[in-house]
Amino acid sequence: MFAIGEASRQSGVGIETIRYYEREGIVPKPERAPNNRRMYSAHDVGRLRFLKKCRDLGFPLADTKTLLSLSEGDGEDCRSVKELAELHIFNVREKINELKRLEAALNELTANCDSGNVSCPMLSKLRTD
Amino acid sequence: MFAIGEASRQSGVGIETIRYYEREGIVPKPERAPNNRRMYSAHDVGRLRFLKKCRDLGFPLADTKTLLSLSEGDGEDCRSVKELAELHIFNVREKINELKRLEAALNELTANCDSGNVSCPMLSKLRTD
DNA sequence: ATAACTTCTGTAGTCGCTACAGGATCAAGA
DNA sequence: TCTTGATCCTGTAGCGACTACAGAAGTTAT
Repeated sequence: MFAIGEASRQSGVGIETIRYYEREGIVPKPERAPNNRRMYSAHDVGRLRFLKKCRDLGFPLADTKTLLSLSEGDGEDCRSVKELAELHIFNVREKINELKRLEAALNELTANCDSGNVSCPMLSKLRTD
Repeated sequence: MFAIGEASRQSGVGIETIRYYEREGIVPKPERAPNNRRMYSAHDVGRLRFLKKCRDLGFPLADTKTLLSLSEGDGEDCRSVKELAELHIFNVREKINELKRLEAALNELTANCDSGNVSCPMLSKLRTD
């Protein structure tokens, strides 16, 4: 059994974040030592690692919670997992496209910024209707 | 002079957002009609449109505020504008790259999801150390 | 006169943490 | 044994940029 600091180190999830997950019901309340400190089993730490990986993949916390319960439930519902993941991939692709549009627009706006104009070409473009 | 609803319609900035900008000191406090309602001039509306464009380009609100004062100050500091914009473009590119990494990782994780496995391949990958 | 719309102020919620404050407890060295 | 420093506890507030109310007051249209 590990104290919260050790669980944090082993899982990569910050101490404050672990306590936050507990408050939000993402992870079950851990055992407490007689001195009231949280004690985590290897299984608990594994769960935190699982959460970390999901978050690093960009899944929203709510999805992460769902994935965790799918992972720990009996009979892994692979179809549900796939649906969740594909929706997420879709969202990621949309964000990429939006950012690419942004990048292009910004490039265009700043294109004439070096030509020693009197008034800033980017600002004047931002001011036009 | 326009009431806040009309200013919102003409600028594309939501009513609540306009009031928020005022609270935060992004825009100056507008005149008030005798009935205490905010009244916006065409110039005020133009400023809101400027803000909207900056936000649509993904500039943080703080940068947007800076751009606005650069735009309204005397002597447009084109160099400052350019620096701000290029830093922003850099950040956008970084985000794109991170999302692409995410997308690739997600694609790999879900690749084997259809082969009728007994246990979900994505979940088991998420569980391994 | 009545209904429906708009605006006002002030506050709280969103997401996922992160950073305190103020106190208790523990481990290790002198 | 004492002290120092690390770790832990609870509870609360802050981040960014809005968004969504509640409850009241004023305006416009029928």
